[in-house]
Amino acid sequence: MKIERTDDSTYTIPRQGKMRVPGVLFADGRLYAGIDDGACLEQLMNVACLPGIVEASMAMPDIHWGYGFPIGGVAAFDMEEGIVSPGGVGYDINCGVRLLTTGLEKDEVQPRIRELIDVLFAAIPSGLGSHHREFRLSEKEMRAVCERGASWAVSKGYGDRGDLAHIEDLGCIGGADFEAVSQRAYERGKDQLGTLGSGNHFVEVGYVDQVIRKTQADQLGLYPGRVVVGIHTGSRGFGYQVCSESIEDLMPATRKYGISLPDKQLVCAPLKSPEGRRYLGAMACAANFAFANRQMITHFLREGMEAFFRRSAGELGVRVVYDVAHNIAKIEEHEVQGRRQKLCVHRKGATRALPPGHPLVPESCRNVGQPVLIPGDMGRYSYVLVGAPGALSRTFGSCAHGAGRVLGRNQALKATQGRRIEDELSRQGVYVRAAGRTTLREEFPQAYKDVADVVRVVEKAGLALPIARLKPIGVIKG
DNA sequence: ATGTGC
Repeated sequence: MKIERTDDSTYTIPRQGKMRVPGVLFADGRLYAGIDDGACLEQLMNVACLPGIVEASMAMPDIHWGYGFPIGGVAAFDMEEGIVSPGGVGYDINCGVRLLTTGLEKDEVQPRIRELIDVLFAAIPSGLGSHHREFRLSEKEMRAVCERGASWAVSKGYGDRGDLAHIEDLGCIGGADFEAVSQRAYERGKDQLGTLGSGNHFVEVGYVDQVIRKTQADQLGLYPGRVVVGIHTGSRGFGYQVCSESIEDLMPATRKYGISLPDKQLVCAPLKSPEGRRYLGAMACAANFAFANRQMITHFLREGMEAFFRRSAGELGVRVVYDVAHNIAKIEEHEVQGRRQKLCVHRKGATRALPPGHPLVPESCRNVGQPVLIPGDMGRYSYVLVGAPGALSRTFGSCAHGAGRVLGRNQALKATQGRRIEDELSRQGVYVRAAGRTTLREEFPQAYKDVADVVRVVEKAGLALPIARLKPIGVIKG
């Protein structure tokens, strides 16, 4: 494989073999050296072979191996000639991150963090197969969740109207087709709305540890020492079911439309085909379910905090900074070689990033740019950035989404045999509660890259601008 | 990621 260093934040894999476009990897020397497994770069090249791909197959600095497409991948396809692929979105459709600010200071929360986390752990169902005992969606309600997303939750009293303006696409993407959702997916999802799930999903209570750009941080409500809450989850078993059924559904389509694939996991269908439309319609349902899920969790969090601190909602001031998807395919318009073009942008482990002034950035922060949320690992820190003009000109308005794994789950389990991660984290000032027995070992901090390295690259590449660094004090894991 | 696996 040929790969060239283009500049201080970019590597290029020139067209070779069946590649229709080059591969572009955003990384500097240090990060590139950390990619010891070439398999994810091969996946990057495989994506470049798909019909209708525009400009390049791209990967963010947090790239690692995924199903078919690499995680950290961005690929845009022409609406006429292009395809849509479930592997380009991932199993957890609209997995994403929401960040909340509060009116609380670190000093008043830290001494009581254990009790607070225990209260929140009881309020938010967590872990593999987590569900609600009583709350259950009828089929009619499930349809409404799929078609309306976060606004369904708000209309039922879960949260405030004002939350919606601070969610990507106002918490609802278009094109939802409930007829494309199976009975089995409904059955699996009906009691899972407002649950966390497992693996790398979390609710994290932390504080603003470092302000990097004060004007923008002030405008986002990120003041030094201010308590914040991060929520990372997606569409649970519902999205998983939609994805796995769609892969089955699209298998024959690949051959039917004469698409040759370098890897079976890249199963796809033309965007114009009935099969492609069906996937997009079902995917939108799962994406909207995930927006509603994060909205419900926000509500449970507010309720739990109000009871715990014995303060009113107004006094606590829990506000949504932003909610961004990082596993999704969306129809967007972008400028390609000087011309506006409608594209299907796949972001798999990549967030949207829009620069200051863009009409889709919420009015309250339009002059600073769309908040880009990049969580790190449980022990170190996370970053809040805002989109920069380079994202629109280079990556179809996309940026990195996290630290990226350096150890797979099994490797992490081996590396931590006999260790008590909760005790290690507690000594570092982070109180953790987890539902699963092995989750903390799978997710221990050193299983991930240092997210500061990822942030350095996206800043150098002009994709986003760091605004603040957040540190955790209490974490709920699944 | 996932009621984890043909």
